[in-house]
Amino acid sequence: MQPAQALKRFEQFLRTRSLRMTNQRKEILQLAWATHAHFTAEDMFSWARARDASVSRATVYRTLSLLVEGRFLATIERGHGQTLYEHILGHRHHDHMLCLGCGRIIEFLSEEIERLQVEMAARHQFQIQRHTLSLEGLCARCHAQTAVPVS
Amino acid sequence: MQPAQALKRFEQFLRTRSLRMTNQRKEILQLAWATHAHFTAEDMFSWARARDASVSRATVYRTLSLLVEGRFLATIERGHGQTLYEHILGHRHHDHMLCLGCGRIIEFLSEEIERLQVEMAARHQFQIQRHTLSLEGLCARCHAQTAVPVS
DNA sequence: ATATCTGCAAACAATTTGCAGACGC
DNA sequence: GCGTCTGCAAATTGTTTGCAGATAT
Repeated sequence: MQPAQALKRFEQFLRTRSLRMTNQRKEILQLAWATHAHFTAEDMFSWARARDASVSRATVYRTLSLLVEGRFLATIERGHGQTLYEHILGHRHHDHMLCLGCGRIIEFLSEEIERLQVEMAARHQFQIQRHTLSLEGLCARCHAQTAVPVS
Repeated sequence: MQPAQALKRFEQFLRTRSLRMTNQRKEILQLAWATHAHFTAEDMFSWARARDASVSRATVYRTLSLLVEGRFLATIERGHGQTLYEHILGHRHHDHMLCLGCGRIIEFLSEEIERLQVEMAARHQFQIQRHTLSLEGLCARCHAQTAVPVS
């Protein structure tokens, strides 16, 4: 989805909640759409600061929460208190492989797994709102490196 | 696995790392095996305190980390900085459904999903060390409740 | 006009760390 | 006896909150 389109949706979303579109919110949404990588709240804070020196951390956190509620962004919990964000509106759902060696994130999708999740949920009369699947380990490159003898 | 057996394994694990078995570590491992529920670091701290008033939070955190490293415990990240622990050594791997209504945790396992995960990893030459799959939503009971009109 | 937003700074919660004495091996 | 552990308290990290003035509608 194009940034402009996302912005329009964000405006709609805010209106349904009687919230207001502000420069800060606009900026943060656009910045979230300016990268295709995963980012932290702190990343967003420094990007926003670069454009507008007066923006505060509080506003960044508040806006990121809002965007997650509206399903504009998704979070990936990396443990140790690290929360990553990625924009998802208009993107196909996917899961992640997290490389513990270099931090690289590989996105993947298995229709089959998605289907089975729904099936398992149904079996427990569980109503899924969202799900996260992450595989942690070593990517091809890091695996090759550790396999090499230390000497 | 029986607590006594887990304890023996823990001793072995410590030895391979030239670490020492202390009363605190022994106690914490036993407490982790005394419950079949998921617990927080704070839960463990109060349990340990009940047995030995002098144990410190620091030791609880240090020991829990050690147990996770040794694969005695696994963690479930619940976002908002909530980390839950469960003992896994000798238990079959399983995944979780987290009820956002009442906090209940439903464990489930799909051999099929497990198999597909391995397949997806192989496709990306990714070496899995661990994985987490959690479905968030509403359990049968909470879903039934919210379905009832507010009046 | 008025309710929502913002920046600021302080408050918070969960976890980690430095240190000096205690203790397992 | 040596090197690892522990409790303590202080420090850190990531995030949230109260408030008074600013701003969108």
